[in-house]
Amino acid sequence: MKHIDTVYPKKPSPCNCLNVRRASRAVTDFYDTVLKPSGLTVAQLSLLLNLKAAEPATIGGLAAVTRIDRTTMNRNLKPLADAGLLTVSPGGDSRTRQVALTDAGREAAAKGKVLWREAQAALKEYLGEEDLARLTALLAKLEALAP
Amino acid sequence: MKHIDTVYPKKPSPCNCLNVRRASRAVTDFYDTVLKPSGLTVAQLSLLLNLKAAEPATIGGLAAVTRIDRTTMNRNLKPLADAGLLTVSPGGDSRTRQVALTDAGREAAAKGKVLWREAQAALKEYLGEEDLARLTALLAKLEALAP
DNA sequence: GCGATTAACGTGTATATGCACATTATCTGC
DNA sequence: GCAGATAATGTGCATATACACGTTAATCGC
Repeated sequence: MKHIDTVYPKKPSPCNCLNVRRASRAVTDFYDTVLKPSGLTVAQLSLLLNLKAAEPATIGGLAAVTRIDRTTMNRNLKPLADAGLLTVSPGGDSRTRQVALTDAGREAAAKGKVLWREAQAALKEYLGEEDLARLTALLAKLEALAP
Repeated sequence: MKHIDTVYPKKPSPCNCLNVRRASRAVTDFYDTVLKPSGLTVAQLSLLLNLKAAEPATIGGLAAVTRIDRTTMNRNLKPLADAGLLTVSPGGDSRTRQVALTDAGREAAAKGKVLWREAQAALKEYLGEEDLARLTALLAKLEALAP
């Protein structure tokens, strides 16, 4: 039997949603591959960098700046805490938790950022500056679809 | 304390990857909301419709046409099989499995498609035909990033 | 036709995502 | 200052995603 790609050739999907989802997977894969040596996924690096900028932050606060669901953020913190890159401790307000980077976390974020810049540059080269700007504008508009 | 959105106002992310990921979540959420009455997510509806077009298909074949990882497809079939919308049975080749729609699956897909058309139309209206075409082209190029 | 290769699939593990519901603590109006 | 509203978090459940590894069966080279 021939290779499966020759039997099922790629063709554009009529569904705009699937197109965005597939692009998201592809771009995520691309960034994750570039970031691989850092041991971080692009989602994790983003979390660390956002934390660095917002530190010390609450879980809800981090969720808000990253625009990720609060409960998702809650769980996404776990592997990073387990890896010793951040700490989650009781906040001043007894309802809140304080999330803070560790030294290891700061270091990992710095190393990741170097690789991230490579990925950014590669994507810019790939799309061209103009198309990248158009894409960014369109994505922003799409994001506004969500309430 | 003020509402959290006033403390952490939205601002564009410098990371192209995150922008795509967020847009993906937003558009998925939008489609899923429209599809809600059908009881299907956009990913599930897509699976059913692709299956309808490719029936009878193997798991790998379905994965290829939908451009989803084979093992992901394997697991995504489970809830739909549990809901009685499709069946997974041994294929002619003893290595393969045959995936087929049930009558309930065909019906669910048809109902879902009506709602899906609404979502498609709404998005087209929201972005405008021209921008939608631009977006589609850009997303296709992004998807080509993945090997 | 036999051994090596390849194809198709399943599963363990891990991350990511978000809804519904519950808990606890602060705050607000009176 | 107490009752009700609100805020911040945690958890159960379900889906989606994919890598690494293992299994089984067909295929290919000779």
